[in-house]
Amino acid sequence: MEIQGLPGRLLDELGPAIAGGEIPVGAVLRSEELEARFGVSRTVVREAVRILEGMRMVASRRRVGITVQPKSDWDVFDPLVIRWRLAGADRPAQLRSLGSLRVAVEPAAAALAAVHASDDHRRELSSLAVELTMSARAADLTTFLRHDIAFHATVLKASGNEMFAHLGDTVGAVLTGRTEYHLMPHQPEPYAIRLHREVAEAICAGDGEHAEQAMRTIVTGALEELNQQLG
Amino acid sequence: MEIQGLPGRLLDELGPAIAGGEIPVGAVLRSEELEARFGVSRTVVREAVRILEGMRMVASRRRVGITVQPKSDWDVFDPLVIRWRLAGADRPAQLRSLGSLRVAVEPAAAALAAVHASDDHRRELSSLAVELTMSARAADLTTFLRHDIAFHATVLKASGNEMFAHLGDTVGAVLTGRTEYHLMPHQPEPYAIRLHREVAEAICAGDGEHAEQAMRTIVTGALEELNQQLG
DNA sequence: GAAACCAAATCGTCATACTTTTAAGCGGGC
DNA sequence: GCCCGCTTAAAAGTATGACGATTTGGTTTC
Repeated sequence: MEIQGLPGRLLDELGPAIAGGEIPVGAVLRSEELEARFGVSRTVVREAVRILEGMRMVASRRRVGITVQPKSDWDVFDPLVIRWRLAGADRPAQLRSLGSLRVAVEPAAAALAAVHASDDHRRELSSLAVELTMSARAADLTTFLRHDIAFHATVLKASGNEMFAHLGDTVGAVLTGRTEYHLMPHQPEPYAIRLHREVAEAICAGDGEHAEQAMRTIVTGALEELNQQLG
Repeated sequence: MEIQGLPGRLLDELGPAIAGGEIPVGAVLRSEELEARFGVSRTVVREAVRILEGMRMVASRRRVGITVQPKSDWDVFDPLVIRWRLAGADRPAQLRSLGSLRVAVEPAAAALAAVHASDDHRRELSSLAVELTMSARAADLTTFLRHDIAFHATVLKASGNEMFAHLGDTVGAVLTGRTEYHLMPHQPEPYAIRLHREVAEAICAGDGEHAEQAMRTIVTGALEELNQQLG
C-alpha cells in the first residue's frame, strides 16, 4: 500500500503536513531546502515531489519552486490524500464528504450486489452478518469494527463495479475514524445490526430493492449520527 | 492537468500502453530497457515509474524489475487512469463502471445542490438549461455536448461536496466518450432536455426531491442507452 | 536431499555537472 | 515618466557515473 524507500518517508512527512495545513496552500518550497531538511539527495526529493504532483497537491515550476496547490485541485479520491486528511485538521470535512459519498454509493452497490454477487460473496456476507451480530452482543468493539469494515467492503466488491469496489478501503478508513472519533462509547445499536442482517439476506435472496433500502437506512443513519457528533 | 516534462511524455506512452493491455498485466520492464527505448536518462524513467507506482499500476522491486500490477490494484479514480482506459480496449468496461457511478452520485448531488447551491450556481444552472435547449433545437451537437458537460459539472460542484465536485471532469470524459462512441447519430431527445430543465428549476426552487428524481431519470436513461449500445 | 553460501542482476541513492526556463531587474528609447 | 525589450541569475529539469542494498537463483557442501 505504502510508497516505499526514502521518497516514501519524505511523503509521510510532507503529505500530512500539507493536508493538515502546517504547510499552507500557496506556500513555496525549494528542492534544495527539502534536501537539507530531510538529509536526502536531489533524486529522492524529486521523486517524492513528483508523486505529490501526481496527486495535484503541488506544482513545480522553474525559477519559482514547488507550490502547494489549492485544495480544490487535490485528487480527493486518492487513498493517501484521504488518509492524510483524516489524520489532520481536515478530518471533520473529510468525514462529512465521505459520509455523503457513502449515502450515494453504498445503497446502489447493495442493489447491484443483489444481482451480481458471486456465491462466494453471498456466503461471506451471511457469515459476516452472523459474526457482526455476535461481536456486537459480546460488546467487542474491536472485532465488531473489523467485521463491519469487511461487511461493507464485501458489499462494494460484490456489486461487480470496480470503482465501487475500490471505495472499500476508504469506507474502512471512515469507519475506523468514526470509531476513534467518539472514542468507542457505547455498544453498537441492535437496530443497526438488524439492518446489516437484512442487507445480507436481501442480497442473498437477490432482492435488490430491499438490499438498497436497508443499506440506505444504515448509511443515512451513520451520516446523521456524524453530523450530530460534529455539530 | 498533464504531467509535464520528459517524464510526462513517457507517461503518455506507458500509461495508455498499460491501460490498453499492450503491456499486459504481469509484464516486467527494466529501467535500462525503458531508457533505451525512449532515449531518456534514468532520472526521467524513474520519475515516470514513480508516478505510475503512485497510481498502483506498477510496482518496482530490486533484482526483478518494474511489474505491471493487476487491474484490481489500480487507482481507478485517478483522472489519468480513467482517461487512459477510456482511450483503449477497456473503454466499454470503464464506461459501464462510470455509468453506474453516475447513477449513484448525480441524483444525490442534485438533491444536495437544491439545498446548498450558491446563488451564482443557481443562476448558472438556469442559464445552462436554456443554452442546452437552444443548442439541442439547433441540432448543434458540439456546443450541446459542451453545455451538457458544464451542466452536470455545475450540479456536482453546487452540491457543496468536494468529492462530488471532483467527479465533474470524469463525467465530462464520459459524456465526450459516449458522444464519440455512437458517432453523434441523432439529435438529443427532447425528453432528456426537458429533464435537464426540470433539474435546474428544482435546484433553483430548493426542491431536492424533485431534482434528485429528475436527475435519476437522466442518468438511468443514459446507463440503459449505454448498455444497449454495448450489447 | 537439504541447507547454507555465493554471485549476479537490478533497483535505490548519492554527488555533480550541465541545460532550460523564466521571473525580475535594468536600461534605453519614446 | 512610462513602456518595451534585453540581460541576468535563480530554480527546476536532465544526464551521467559511482556506489550501496537487496533479492533471486544457482552452486557448493555436508
